[in-house]
Amino acid sequence: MPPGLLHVQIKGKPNSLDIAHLAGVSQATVSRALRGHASVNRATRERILEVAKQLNYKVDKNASNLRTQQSGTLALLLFEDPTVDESNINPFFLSMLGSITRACAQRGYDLLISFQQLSRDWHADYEDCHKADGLILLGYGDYLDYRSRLEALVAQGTHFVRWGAVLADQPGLSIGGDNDAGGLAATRHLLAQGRRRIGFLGHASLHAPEFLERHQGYAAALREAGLTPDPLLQADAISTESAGSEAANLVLERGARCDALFAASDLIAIGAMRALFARGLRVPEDVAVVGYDDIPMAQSTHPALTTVQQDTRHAGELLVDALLRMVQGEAVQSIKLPPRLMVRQSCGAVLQPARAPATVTPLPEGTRRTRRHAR
Amino acid sequence: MPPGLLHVQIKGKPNSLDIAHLAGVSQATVSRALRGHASVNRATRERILEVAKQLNYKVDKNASNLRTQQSGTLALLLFEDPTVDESNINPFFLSMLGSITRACAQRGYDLLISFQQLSRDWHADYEDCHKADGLILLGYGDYLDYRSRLEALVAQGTHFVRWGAVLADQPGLSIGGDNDAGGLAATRHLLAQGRRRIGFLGHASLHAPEFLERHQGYAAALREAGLTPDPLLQADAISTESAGSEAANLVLERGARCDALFAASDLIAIGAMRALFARGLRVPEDVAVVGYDDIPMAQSTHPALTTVQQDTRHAGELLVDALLRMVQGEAVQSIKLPPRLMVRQSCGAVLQPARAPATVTPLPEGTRRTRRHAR
DNA sequence: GGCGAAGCTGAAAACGTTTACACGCGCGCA
DNA sequence: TGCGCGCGTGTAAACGTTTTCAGCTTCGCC
Repeated sequence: MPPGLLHVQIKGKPNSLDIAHLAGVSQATVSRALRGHASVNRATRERILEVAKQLNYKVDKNASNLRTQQSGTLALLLFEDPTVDESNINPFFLSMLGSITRACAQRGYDLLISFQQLSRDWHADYEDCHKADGLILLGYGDYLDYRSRLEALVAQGTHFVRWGAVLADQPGLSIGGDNDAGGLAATRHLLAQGRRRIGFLGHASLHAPEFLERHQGYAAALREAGLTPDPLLQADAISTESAGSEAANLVLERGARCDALFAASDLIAIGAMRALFARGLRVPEDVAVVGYDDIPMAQSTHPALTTVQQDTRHAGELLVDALLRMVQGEAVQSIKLPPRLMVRQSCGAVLQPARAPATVTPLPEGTRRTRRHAR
Repeated sequence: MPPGLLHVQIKGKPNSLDIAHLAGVSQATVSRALRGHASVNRATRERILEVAKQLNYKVDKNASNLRTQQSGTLALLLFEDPTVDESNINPFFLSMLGSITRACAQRGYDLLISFQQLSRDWHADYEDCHKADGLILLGYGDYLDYRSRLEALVAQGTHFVRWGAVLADQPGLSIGGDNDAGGLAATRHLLAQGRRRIGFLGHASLHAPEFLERHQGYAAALREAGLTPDPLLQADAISTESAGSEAANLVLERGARCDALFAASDLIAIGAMRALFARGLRVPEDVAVVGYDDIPMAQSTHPALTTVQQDTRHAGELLVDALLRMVQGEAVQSIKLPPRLMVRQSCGAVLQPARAPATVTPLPEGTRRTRRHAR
């Protein structure tokens, strides 16, 4: 115990009353001083702060949250496809998680995270019991299954934002990439490389709205070029490598000619590339491949994966800001973020040898990228 | 409002008193019923539960935590090297984060996460203000800088566990991989492939204790083989790709012969491989490479990275269990987890073509692995 | 000198739980 | 009849804040 202070024995953790006694003021004044109320006299405030520091006093958040009826905390609910191996989370969502965590920290909020199976009861949990002021929903959402839950949330007045496809009639607020534009850009790019028999790997149904939108962009690009999507070249897949392998195999076994694959996610693309290699096919010479998300691994695959980047950093900040504004009662709009095509090698594009264009990942000069093509 | 119930108008969120009125009992009984006290009559309990459900009543965690003085929450503090690009977290720690989240959920605890710069004041935050019952510390710890903080935590009686090097005189509890054994296994393996001029990339100082331990294992393996570590073949690096590239370049520019590199982490190894490629060197033919951690990307590099796996899933469970036991006042021991060598292609090992041994990542048969070597 | 205003501070009432304690009731048993 | 004992329930006191309201100085100004 600090020696210079009055002889008051503190049992366990000090509370504001202890500080008050030691500083010779009332407990109310301690509270005011600590929260920076302008009304408390400067000398008094400093004395209080000094005592508080000496005793390592910290305001009890439970008490203060209880009183103020807010928690200074947001909750992140990460929904996983129940079929996915538990131990590996989709890297794209991990990246979102990182940026959300940072955005929260910057704004002085704590972040509670929780992995959810899409199954039960989650909608009630965090805000209702005052553990969080608002919810961030993350995951490839099964739109149909989801919908009733979202409606319940809205009806309850729960504050939440959702990462995912931005659909017109969706309950609540969504922020997501412009998947349509992404699919369009990716497919146009493949067409520009001279590919004509372009497959699509990933669910194209309302159960996976972002994949569906990517497929719509894909189909639109084909039509622009006077082509029609060939059902033989499409196969469903959730966002895992193994699903990607299976989907690619399915397409290849159908026997239809195929000179490119647009995968609805990078994991699918990577799985597909594995399957192509296993059949002795070359990427991009025989089949060009483009993915979606630009997960970190996309830079390290061989050949490096051309993909559609989603700016997770920006997205995280937008999600948090939107949610905080909702919590403060402001009206907020859904947002679509523009995607960005990252051209690497898997699409078969000829890259300028001298200086790579801005959208291409910078690599040390003379790296295997050019080497490979020169061979 | 549900029609069958007494006409009591509820303003905002219902509290236990509202439930009590509607169910015709005292508020205390409501509390007891909801927490499952055996003493409350079965019929009463069911009536209460029914009312609570109808009103979508949820216990206020702030109030209940305040009363019980515990939070049902753990806090995860992730320390980052301040020099690292903000947007990318070391994938190894992301994997730990995932397994810790899951372990918490399974045990009914919530998880608060927070990225910290090793800099200031963190030690006081979460448990002191009752937001969490205990802390999990994660990150390549700068031992020297760290130490005083850990001592302060111990002195304060804060409950915490730490992932990292398990050192004899460390304050508090640590759980970590057996880095010594990992370094030994990796280096022995390279020696068994006939490599003799083996470099080490990564800090070998007390500032990075896990790297230091890996280096010790490395040195021990060399000595076993009658060799001595050559200082020309060692270069410092923090755990990033760019640091790995720089370190590899540094070693190569010194001009000493080098036929293998053992990197203290996978990110370093991947960066080193980039640097090797950029100089026209082949992996593993010219320089074999082995990493550490087995991050997901290690399977997708080209050639696939041989590395030392740390079982993050198990580690996460151990961390959480240890922490919860501490919180409950039990005595807990530090633990070292055995590492596991994952042999892939970057080390130059000759893999059985027919059936891969158990420690090798299973890939679809006929994959590029064998293809490549057959070439 | 009186009066209002301004500047600080203290008393006390919430916030919504959990739980020790007391109480009432019905029953078995002496 | 009286006693003791369970069983179920209610009363009330915490838990540690924040904040309204009121009160006490002190001061400036007419």
